[in-house]
Amino acid sequence: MPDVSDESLAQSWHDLMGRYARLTCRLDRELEAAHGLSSSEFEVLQQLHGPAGPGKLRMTELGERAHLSQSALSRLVGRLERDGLVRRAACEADRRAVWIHITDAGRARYQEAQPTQRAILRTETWCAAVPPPEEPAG
Amino acid sequence: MPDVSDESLAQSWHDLMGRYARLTCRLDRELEAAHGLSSSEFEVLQQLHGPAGPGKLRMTELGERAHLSQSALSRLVGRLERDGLVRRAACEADRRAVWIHITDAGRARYQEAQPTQRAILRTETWCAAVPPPEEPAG
DNA sequence: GTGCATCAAATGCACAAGCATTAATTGCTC
DNA sequence: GAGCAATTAATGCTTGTGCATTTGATGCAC
Repeated sequence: MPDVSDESLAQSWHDLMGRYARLTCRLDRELEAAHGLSSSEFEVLQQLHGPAGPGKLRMTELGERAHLSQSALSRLVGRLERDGLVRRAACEADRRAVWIHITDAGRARYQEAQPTQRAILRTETWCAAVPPPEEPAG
Repeated sequence: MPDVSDESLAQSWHDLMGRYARLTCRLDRELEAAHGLSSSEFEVLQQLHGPAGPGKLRMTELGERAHLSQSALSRLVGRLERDGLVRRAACEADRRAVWIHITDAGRARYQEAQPTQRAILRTETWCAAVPPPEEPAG
């Protein structure tokens, strides 16, 4: 007989799957339609754009920050590079590694897409912390 | 300049992505290795096994409950059927629809896999509600 | 009855992801 | 220095997914 807390945990997980599926689906669809980016690509650009400061990161670090597997990231960066949004550059310190630089076009695309992503996060109910989506003032 | 609450929302979403990625990855790997099921297949069997009572559900209903798209579900059910875990049956009331029945083998597989899944949900930190994973008594 | 919009499910096609492997580089030991 | 395990990233192969389309059934208007 299953533990009660196990069952409520399973329920929480099921709910999380639902929220995640709905949100990712909307993000993928709308970011793709409006800016030609998948949600993963957006996340990668976000990591490069923001906290990194110099706008460059090595593959491994980038993979951890964007929660992507090594092979998924390798191909994703390939696509971003093909589209001119990032650039691969040799790493002098460790020649096995590669620096991924965000390009001007990449920054522009990210800045253009950011409001779209933020708006979806605001208007889709996916997290208890999200305030009621529509609160017509007054 | 971005709204502060937007940024914290983006941070929450990023965290959710991380938790989701880690957990799904572990579930997929361990359920696959131990029971030959992906996490989505497990979820589908769970929906058929549990709340449905009679152990049958129509595709559309099943897709909503398991958070799967129509085409993903169609093929997933195809795989489960090939493996003898579910059975498709004509729906007399609406001949466009299809009943998906869980088979005895399907129930057995689910019951065998459930403890594996529950254990992962318990031991992986993915949600504030999860108690500290390892609490060596005393 | 005919005609037509709607809906359920399956499928062709293109693309993304995971696993396993490979190639190149590094750091460590001797 | 030579030898070797560990690490970084890319890639071949197979599998799963989404989008768009197709097939077949339903319900409604006429």
